[in-house]
Amino acid sequence: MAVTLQQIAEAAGVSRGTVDRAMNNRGRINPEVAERIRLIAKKMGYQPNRAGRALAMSGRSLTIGVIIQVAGTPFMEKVLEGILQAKEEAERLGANVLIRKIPDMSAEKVIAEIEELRKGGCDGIALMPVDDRRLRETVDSLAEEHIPVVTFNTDIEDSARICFVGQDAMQSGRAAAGLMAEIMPFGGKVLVISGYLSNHSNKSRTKGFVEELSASREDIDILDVQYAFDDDRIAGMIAEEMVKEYSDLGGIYLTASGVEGVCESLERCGLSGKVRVISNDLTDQNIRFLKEGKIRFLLGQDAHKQGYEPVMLLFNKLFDGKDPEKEFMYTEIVIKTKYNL
Amino acid sequence: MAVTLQQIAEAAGVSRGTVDRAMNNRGRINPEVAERIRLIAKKMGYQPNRAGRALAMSGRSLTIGVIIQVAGTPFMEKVLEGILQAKEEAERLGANVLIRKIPDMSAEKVIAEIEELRKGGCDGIALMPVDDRRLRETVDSLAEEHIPVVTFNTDIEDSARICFVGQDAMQSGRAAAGLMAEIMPFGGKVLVISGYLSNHSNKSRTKGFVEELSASREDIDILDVQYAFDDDRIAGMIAEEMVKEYSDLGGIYLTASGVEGVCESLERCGLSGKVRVISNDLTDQNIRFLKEGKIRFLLGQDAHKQGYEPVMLLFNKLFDGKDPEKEFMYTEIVIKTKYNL
DNA sequence: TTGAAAGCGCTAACAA
DNA sequence: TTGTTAGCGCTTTCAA
Repeated sequence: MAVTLQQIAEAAGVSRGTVDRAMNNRGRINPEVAERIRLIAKKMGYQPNRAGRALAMSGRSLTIGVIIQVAGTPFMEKVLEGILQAKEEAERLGANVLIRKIPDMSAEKVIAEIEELRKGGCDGIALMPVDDRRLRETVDSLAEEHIPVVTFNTDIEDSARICFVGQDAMQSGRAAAGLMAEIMPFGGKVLVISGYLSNHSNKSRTKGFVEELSASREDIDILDVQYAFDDDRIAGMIAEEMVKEYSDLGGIYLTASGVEGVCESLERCGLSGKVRVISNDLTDQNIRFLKEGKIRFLLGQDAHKQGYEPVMLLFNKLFDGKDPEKEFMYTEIVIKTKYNL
Repeated sequence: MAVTLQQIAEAAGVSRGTVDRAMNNRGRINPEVAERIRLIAKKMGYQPNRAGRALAMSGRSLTIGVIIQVAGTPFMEKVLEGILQAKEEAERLGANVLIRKIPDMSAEKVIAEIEELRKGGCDGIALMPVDDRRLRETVDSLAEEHIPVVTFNTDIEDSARICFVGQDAMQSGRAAAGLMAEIMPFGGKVLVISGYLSNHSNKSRTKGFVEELSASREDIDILDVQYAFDDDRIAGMIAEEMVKEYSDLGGIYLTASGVEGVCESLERCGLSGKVRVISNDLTDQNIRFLKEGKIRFLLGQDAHKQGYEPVMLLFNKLFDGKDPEKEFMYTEIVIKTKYNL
């Protein structure tokens, strides 16, 4: 049986309440006594009993807010599942988890939600942000009020959030390059289609891909990086132009959306399955293309973890006072073929 | 706030004790009353409070035994980490988790450990078994005593274990075939080196690989499946023989151990990195070879999950009465290149 | 077949 | 500054 507050109280010749004050730095206690009690507790190997604490604190409102985009993509569904699992676990231990779904992640909307939560007496916030100066300032102001913030999927760099849970985008690009290098014949040409130049994650993936592929396969010619603004039509046009221009185009890497447009163009040109397509994100559509052989490899993220961990990190911080181990919690880079979906 | 037993009791006009008896099928209750109470509870959306239950049950000894091989491989280390995480979670809720490490998994040793645990009043057992008739009988006898058993990593087929947590070996073989198909040139020759013919997992991987590769790449010639008995020397000899015999040998798939022998042979023949090697298991050595480009792809298992889930499945069964959702809990087939280790 | 009550480890309000 | 006590939701024993 584990050591209890009562046992420590007896060993120290004081009351439970005093031990509680010592162990939780609640003040109203003689510092020397507190020190002595903590020493005894340590010697006895005291570990607070979660069930007891949870029970005693139930009714009190340790509230964690989560701001998330509703978009019904399978990725977001999985993120949501992770959030819900964490919510269940945390609520079983007496916490409250409020999930605020908003239709789009404009900085204004997110900030508005944050203010709502702050007014509602929220103790910690997890959010999937956009990189925006005002948002950064809001997060910093939360930190000043000792409301911890965890970002997930997308980070707000150099903000006071206590942790970011998401993918190492640069490494994801490198991994894609490694796969492309495996399947490209000698001297082939490769096209990169990105989303937005301004998007940090797109940029990192592109950089990782280009750097790694140039380094590992000098024989391969990487054509210009094109931007399709997550638009299938534009992506399709780019692909079509390029295959016409370069009849020996052998591979296309997409850092973001636009896969459908690309696949349709290739189909039209009779090159479907011939030009090697590697893409990101485990969307339903991408998975379908993967199954059909139109995409060779799909790089994914651990969506569940991106939902689960932020809530749990906040819970551990608020409930047990435990800080996250690192500022960045990178989720695994998942490689999918049609065989391990 | 969540619904409590007390609230249900009030709603039903009975006492807490009666509600408890109804909800947990403890008997000593009028069946009709019980039914009525359960209905009310369901309507009110009752969810038992874990903290309360844990607290009330603390002191009682819900004990879970885990039998595991000590072998200090990184895989087993991760399995152990998973076990330890589950142990911590379960013990926070008042359970006891006993981990019995044994140096080898001979059926006798495992059975002896099981008997020890059984005598010690263990309430559930997780083990990583060998497929053995006597062991199967032991597991079945445990089931008769209502001691649930979960197998992990390796299964005891057709035994009374309530769940198996591990890999779908056949699918793992198929996934390897898919990768081989991606990187093999037209008309190449592929060699399969397996471990033991009698090993179920080796057999399934081989079957999955051969079936899938023959189906998807009719141009590829799959040479005989050779058995190396997890011996590097034998595996090396096989590889050497084969590259001498077939100068156009393009790929080798290893279902089990022997990678080092194969890589050395290829090195000697000046074919290192040229003959495409795909192998299983994320051992330190394999990872090194992967980094060095001697292995193209490594197929892995979710080791952490294989340790974590068995304990949690038993805990949920014993603590909440919740049975595992399925008889087989397949862990993900992980594809690793040097970029996503 | 049912109700009443003690107690699990902890927190927090109140009393001293 | 310290002690005492009620109570969180549940299980379990004893009494009715």
